[in-house]
This record gives sequence, structure tokens and C-alpha cells, in this order.
Amino acid sequence: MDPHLLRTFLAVAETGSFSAAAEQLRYTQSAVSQQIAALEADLRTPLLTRRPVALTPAGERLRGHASILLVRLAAARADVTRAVAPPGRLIVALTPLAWHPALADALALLRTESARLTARLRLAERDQVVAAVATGEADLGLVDGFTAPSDPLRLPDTGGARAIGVAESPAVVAVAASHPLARRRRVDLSDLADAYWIDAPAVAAHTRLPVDGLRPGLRYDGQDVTVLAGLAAAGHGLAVLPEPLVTTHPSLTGVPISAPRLVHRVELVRIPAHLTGGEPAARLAALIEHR
Amino acid sequence: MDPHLLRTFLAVAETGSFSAAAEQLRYTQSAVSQQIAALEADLRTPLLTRRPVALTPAGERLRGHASILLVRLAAARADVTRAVAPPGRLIVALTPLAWHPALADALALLRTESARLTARLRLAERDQVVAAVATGEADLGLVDGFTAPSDPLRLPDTGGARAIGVAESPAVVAVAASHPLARRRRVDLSDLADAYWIDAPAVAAHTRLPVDGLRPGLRYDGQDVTVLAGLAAAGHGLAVLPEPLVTTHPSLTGVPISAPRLVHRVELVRIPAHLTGGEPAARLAALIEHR
DNA sequence: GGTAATTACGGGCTTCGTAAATATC
DNA sequence: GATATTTACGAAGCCCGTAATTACC
Repeated sequence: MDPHLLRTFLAVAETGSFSAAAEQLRYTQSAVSQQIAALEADLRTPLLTRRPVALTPAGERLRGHASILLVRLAAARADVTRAVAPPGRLIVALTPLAWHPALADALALLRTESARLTARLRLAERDQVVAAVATGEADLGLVDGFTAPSDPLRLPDTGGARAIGVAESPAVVAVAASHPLARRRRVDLSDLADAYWIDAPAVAAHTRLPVDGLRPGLRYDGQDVTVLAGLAAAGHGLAVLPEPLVTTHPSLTGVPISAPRLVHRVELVRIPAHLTGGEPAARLAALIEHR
Repeated sequence: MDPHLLRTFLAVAETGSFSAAAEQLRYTQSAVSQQIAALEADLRTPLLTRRPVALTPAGERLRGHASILLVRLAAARADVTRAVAPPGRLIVALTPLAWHPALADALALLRTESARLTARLRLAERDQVVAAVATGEADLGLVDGFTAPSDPLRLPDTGGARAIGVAESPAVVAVAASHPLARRRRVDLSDLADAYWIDAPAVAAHTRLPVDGLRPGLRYDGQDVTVLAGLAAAGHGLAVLPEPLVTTHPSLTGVPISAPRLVHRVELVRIPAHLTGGEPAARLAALIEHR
């Protein structure tokens, strides 16, 4: 169970191919084959089927553990070796829906304070945001999700990173203004199990809502919120979105959700203060928290 | 950051000596020295001071990460390789204060159901109980601690294991019947900061109470609850204990705690159902949960 | 000067790459 | 038969042990 082996195992699992994994990791096919064989021998369990390459149940379980382990390993390394970040650097990783104008304001304020600041925003999906902060790739993270009011998001625990809520807004079902549903005063999500939903895993995965069996109609693999809103407005399907976003979109109507009780919540992810990811990060975090 | 290196690093950190660590791990001094050197070179940070051997701040941080990582690694291995446990085996790990007569009853019932059952109880400290369950060394775990009413214990998250509360009882300050405090109707823990406390880390660490600065008077390193109760009864110091335990002890008086709000809570630790640690474990868990 | 960690060095094992073999679609 | 994984084999590197060296109490 060398981390090296886990890494190539994950690469194979992701690419679905030994050769692709080898290329990605700058190994030869042969090396990858040997590494997987070594891992399977060590665990005395087949992890992958060949032709087609797919995960066995044991492989599925290992995949889950391995990705967490590798992130934690990287986080540990970052925590130990973390140097004082260059004062002019500030990298913020965020999920698309975690964006908020207040972030722009805080950044603007920060830049007037210290002229030499090179800030950088990076869009990523949720787990990657948390991982980026834990490993020090990013100084701060902003993640969003839908939960019961004042319930924390269920984030992966990847080592040093801690999350605190910074904003909540009502969650609504976004629907085209012309859609029959638009005239409803409120809806119960479980009544909409038969409707078609827009599946946009990179923006707002309805598969992560605390409701089962919402059927995916259209799938959008991009990260742009505007596109998602546009798709909903064009009647391609329903999506659960934060209310402020829906109201700013002219041809979208937001239908309040009666059950389950749901809010859109944004959380700030950062490493504990004693490992300040640089002065700018601490300052920005303070600005966001006390907004 | 090979797990191998982390393991020997932990051994050195624990023993405070390269040679002792080498002996423990069946290596030579030399090998340990080289491994530590390799780790420090890899991380580009001194982790230990020599003569005396002690952790640097970076080493302290690594120690925290390393112990978690190794347990998670073991848990991952166990999760993947977990075979159907031998049907006659049932190992329960528990902290001393997690013991409850109901556990004996449940075990008795279980043994009448399946005569061939070899049950085994293992006392350990809290983190070790969780680790044992995660790695499959134990099928079930019972841990205890003091928290606010209906707050979960803050257990280390070591992979697959999940905890659910199974019992709560009032927490009281245990004091010798002759002690002046015994006549009080209730006390505020923060008023007792100047009193002497019995520090029994293996049984009920008052250092883990949500109160700061309780001074240790006597330290007891054993695991036996009776000894701790006896020490308190003999006037060697105060201890926070679950009320039922105190009331069964003739020469102890339990003084209710007015603040902070505190209960003694027992949680059952187990791996998710789909990885049943054997039929007996599932049955015992059900018995305990629905007691 | 004695205890304990480090450095030097050699042998054995691991691991990768090249190349040939083999299996599956 | 083409594509993709496995096996064979050799070279390079890694890691541990022995033994000599160095550093600190």
C-alpha cells in the first residue's frame, strides 16, 4: 500500500486504462501493470477487471480510501513544510455557486490596502477546493451546497482545513417563467421526482440534494452558472438554485421549496490561524467573515 | 513520506530514542537514523533534535498527521481485504468508563443464541478503540466521554468507523463523603480550578473536559475504574465521573455540576453495515442500540 | 570515556524499462 | 488481426546491516 501504488491505481481507475494511466504518470504500460499487480498481491484481492478495465467492489472501496489518503498525505506534507507564503500571493479556490459580489468587494478593499497583491481566483469542484486549501495550493476556499437551515455542509475531512459558514440564502426551484410550475406558490421536492432535472455536477449537483430519485434530463458539464441558468430558463429542466441568483435572471422564476427545508449555504475553508496562509489570506478571511 | 518512514518516525517520537525505536521495530540503529534522515531530507525540515531527542515544531505537526495517516492506511487495508469474519469471533474494544451491565446482558443473550461464540473484551484508550474498529482488529467499540447533553463525542475520524450514542447519564464531581464539597448542592467546575484533581488519562481525562486549567494533583496511570473511585473516596482529589458509578460507591458523594452543562455519554463505534464485522457483531450492536 | 547518533560501504532486493508473449475484442 | 495487458529479463537504484566514526554528556 505504498502511496505510489495508490496513485497509479487511482490513475487507472480514473482513466479506465493501464496505458492511459501510464502516459499520465510518465511510466511505461509495463510499470503500471506491475504496480497494480503488486497492489493486488499485497491486498490479496483483485482490484480491477481487465478488458474492460473496471473496478471490482474491493477496488471501489480502495478508490474511496486512496483518494482521501493521498490528499491527507499531501496536506500533511504541506502542513509540515509550509513556509511563510510570499506576502503578495493570494489564491482563492471556489465552487461556482460560492461566488458572491461581497468577495469582489473584499478583494478590492484588500488591493487598495496592499498595492503589490497578486490575487488569483480558481474555480474547482467542491472536494478539490477543500483539497487545495489543505495542501496549501490555495490560501482560502469558498464552497457551497444545499443543506437544512444552519446545518453545516458535509465536507470531506481532509486534514488541516476547517470550514465556517459565511452566508445562507433560500433555495428555490429555478424554472422557466413560462413553465406551469412557475405559478405555484411552493413545491415539495419529492413531488417533483418525475420531472426532468438538469444535472450539472460541476455547478450544483442535484444528486447531492437530500432527496432521492430526481431524474437527470439534460447534463451540463461546464462550470458556468449563467449557462445553467440559461438552460433552466429555456425549459430544459429544473434546477435547485440560490434565490438571489434566480431573481437576477429575468426569464427565470424561483419557486420556494416547502419540503425538505433547504437553504443554499456558503462556507469559508481555511487552515487554522497558526498556519496563516499569508497575511492577505487572513485579512480576506476576516473581511468575508465579518461582512 | 513513505508510510514506512512515518512509522519509524512515530516510534522515535514515542520512545524518545533512535535505538529504542530501532529495537521496537526490529531494525538497527543505523537504519532508523537513515530513515529519519531521509524523511527530513524529503521534507527539507528538521523534525527532531538530537541529544536530547525531541520533536521540533514541524515534527510535532508531522506526528499528528502521521498517526492519523497510518491508522487510515490500516483502515483502508482492512476495509478492502476484510473477509467475512469467522462466525464464532466477536471482539469488543472499550474504554473503561464505557462499561455498562447492559453490555454483559447483551453478551449473555448472544451466547445463549449461538453457543459456539468466543467473545472477547479488550480495554483500551479512546483513540485506540476507534482505531481498532476501523482496522478490523475489533468488531465493535464502546467509547465514553463528557460532553454537553446530546452532543456527540469528538472522536478522531479514522476512516470507516461510525459512532452513535447509546447512553447518557449525568456527570457529577466525585468527592469523598467527608470532603467539605460533599455538602454542596451543586458546583460550577470553573470554581474548582484551584482544587486538586486526579489525573487518570486512561480512565477519564479531566484534561479533555471543556474546562481549562484544572490542576492535576495525583496521577493514576491504570485503567481500573475502582481504583480511581477509591482514590477519590480517600480524598486524594476530585474527579468528574458518571453519576451511576458514584452512587454505587459507598464512600463517594456525587455533586451535581451546574456549569458547564455536562453529561457522561457512551457511543457505539462500528463499521457501516455493509461490511458487517460478522453476524455476532451486528446482533450485539442491535441489542445495545435498542436497549 | 561511555553512550548514542551518524557516516561509509557492500549485498540483496525492489522497481523500472525494453522487448517478447499472450489474451481479448 | 489490432489493441492492450502480462511476462521475462537486465540494469539502476534503494534500503538495510555491519562496522567504523563522530558528537555529546
